Amino acid sequence: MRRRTKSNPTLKAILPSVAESPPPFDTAAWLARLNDAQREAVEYGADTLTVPPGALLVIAGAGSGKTNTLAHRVANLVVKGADPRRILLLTFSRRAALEMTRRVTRIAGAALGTRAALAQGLTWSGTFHSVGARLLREYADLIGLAPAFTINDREDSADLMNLVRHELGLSAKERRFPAKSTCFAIYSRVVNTGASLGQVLDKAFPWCREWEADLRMLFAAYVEAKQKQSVLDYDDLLLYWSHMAAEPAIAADLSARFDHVLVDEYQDTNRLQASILLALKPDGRGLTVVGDDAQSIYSFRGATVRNILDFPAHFDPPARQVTLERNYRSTGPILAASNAVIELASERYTKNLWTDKASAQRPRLVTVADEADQARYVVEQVLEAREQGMKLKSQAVLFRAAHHSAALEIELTRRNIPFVKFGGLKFLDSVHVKDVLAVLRWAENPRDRVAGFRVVQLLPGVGPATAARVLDEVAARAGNGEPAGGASDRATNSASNSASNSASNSASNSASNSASNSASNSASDRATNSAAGALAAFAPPARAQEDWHPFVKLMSSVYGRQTPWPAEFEMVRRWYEPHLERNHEDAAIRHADLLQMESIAGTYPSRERFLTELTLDPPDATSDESGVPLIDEDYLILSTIHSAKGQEWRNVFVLNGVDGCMPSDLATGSEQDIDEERRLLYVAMTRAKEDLHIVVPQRFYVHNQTHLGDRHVWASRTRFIPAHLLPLFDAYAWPRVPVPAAPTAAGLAAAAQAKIEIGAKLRKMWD
DNA sequence: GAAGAACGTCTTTTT
DNA sequence: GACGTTCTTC
Repeated sequence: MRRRTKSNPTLKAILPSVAESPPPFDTAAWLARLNDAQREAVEYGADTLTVPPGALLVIAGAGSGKTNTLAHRVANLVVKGADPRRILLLTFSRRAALEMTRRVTRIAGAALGTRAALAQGLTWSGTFHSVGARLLREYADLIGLAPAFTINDREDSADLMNLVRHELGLSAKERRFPAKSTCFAIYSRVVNTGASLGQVLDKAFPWCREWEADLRMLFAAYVEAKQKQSVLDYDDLLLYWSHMAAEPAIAADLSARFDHVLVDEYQDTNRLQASILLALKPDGRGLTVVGDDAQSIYSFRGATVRNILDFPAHFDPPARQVTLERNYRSTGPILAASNAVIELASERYTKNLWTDKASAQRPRLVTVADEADQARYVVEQVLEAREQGMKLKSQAVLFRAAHHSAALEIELTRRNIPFVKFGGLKFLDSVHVKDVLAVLRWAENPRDRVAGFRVVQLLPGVGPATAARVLDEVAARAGNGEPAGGASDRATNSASNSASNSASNSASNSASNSASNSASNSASDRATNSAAGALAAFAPPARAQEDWHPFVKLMSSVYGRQTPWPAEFEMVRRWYEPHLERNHEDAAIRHADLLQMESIAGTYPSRERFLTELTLDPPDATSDESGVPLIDEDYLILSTIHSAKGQEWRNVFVLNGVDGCMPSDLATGSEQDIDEERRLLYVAMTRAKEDLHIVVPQRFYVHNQTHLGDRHVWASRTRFIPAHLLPLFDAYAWPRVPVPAAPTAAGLAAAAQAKIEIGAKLRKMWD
């Protein structure tokens, strides 16, 4: 698996397109292209810019031009004189943020006739997490956080949880303690929902109920460990932000820097995110949220649809509400079927999507024998559509879980059809990538124990016990000569923070400072120097003797920033190469990955930015091994339904429309769970513009579900399309059984003749 | 104390 | 199939 380069093509795309002289634009004309509801959402309060208007909620149905409307609203604000640097635009993913920036730039640029300044201006656009990370670095000193903190992704967080778990002796219980990832999932859910541990266990993790006391202890120690190590996990980015925003001294400053706050995909935000917004804009002035309750599919991450439903009532007067109901995406029959599916939800919020796109083609409900036939059906249909001029890129295959596309991927590779897959396992999860990143993370933050633990054990002859000793030494020195203990460490923390206070404070006032933080931080320099010293002084075990010196040399160099970025990456990679070859059979393939990562590293201005952005926005696409598709190449889209959010294609295939997959049999616990699965199918269906195929394999392969091992199960059509909805679909079986033609006498004679001729030819070969 | 073999357990979706 | 734990050997 290889990843596609993400060297911000979107950013490059903005500049050339704006460089061409835009047609003269007249404001009335570009607003005239919107429908009434859209225009209302765009223009609401635009005349009272000096005093931002009260809160606005836009309920935007699937395909109702939501992104376009939001982009127009932002553009309109700018056109009317709002300062783009004082607009905060929160989106669900990095991809969405780039798209939004691109559109705003184009729309406002066309309206104003100038745009270079604009593209630079909309600087505060990104995900909650990335904006949070930026703000936290700026305010780090004020809230007792080391500005050079590193960010743990999900796996790093689970690893840290694991280290703590072992230290507390929880792994040695006579009954099996929950796995590290489960522990972390529980912790994360508590943080994101604001519920108590007991409630979360009851509701989502009933089988871990007996461990409540131990889990509480574990989480306390986990938090302590993170603080000691200056490490933040994803949830901390929101949690610190939220606490920061609640702190009166900072809150005023924080909310005063943004005149307008706009949030996309509001139905997928959680309690914590809502609290941040309310702290930023307590009276709702300047606040706009956009979303669709029917597309809420992230409750497993703590998202709650109550956020959007209760939004208007938070304010006095209540938020203005605008509903976009006209669908511009799908044909009538696709929309009719989608509406019918979502209408069966037990809790339903009224919204009537309509379209005037007529079509004779109903969505197809295709029954196939098994997953192999499912793959063949998709390939056949995809190729047929392409024959008729539909690019592969305009077609997508969607599925509930990443592994559902396995059979299809094999078939596509066999038939040489290029594809790119979104969602599922990430490039960053592979060991060799994590190894190299761990070196860099440890260099950035020597207290990061998870990173260090991983790095030291790369040396042959060093295992967990030696690694722990090394890290204790490093921690002792980096923590100013004291063994890292909770209270004393917090003290040194705040001491070192006040030392660098003035530097970072002035930095936070200038807009373009993000790279300077860690480099200019004398406290962290001191920490890294002593870490290097600790490594040099350490007496390694005999078996590691030979590799120790090169290792110390490398770490001193990266700690001391002796090699500028991105050359430093190359140095680390070269050091890593022998270890890669020693540990992996397929070193060559993995090596290519590292080279590719090296070229990506070069597109970031600093190590800190590289690490932060890679963690917060991991490359999300993997493609089939050989061809890394170039921007202008054609390829089929494979995507989890979750990753397909906000996108659309002309031709859409939904795999495994069977009970057990949709709904996933892991998610049938409660009525709410089932409704969320229903919304998932709704999201998948409403991605289609012209043609929609829901494929239903009758036999379904299940991996190790029970102790009985792998087996086939007989599946039935998803419960979300009950019999009475069938008339909305074009239901048939594939392959269509051909009526066998009766063999004719002449045909049989010809066949007999052929047999004879072949036999004769074979004999002749040896004449 | 490191490293490898053998065995048992669990397996969604993602910032 | 990945991961964690335990057992065995060096």
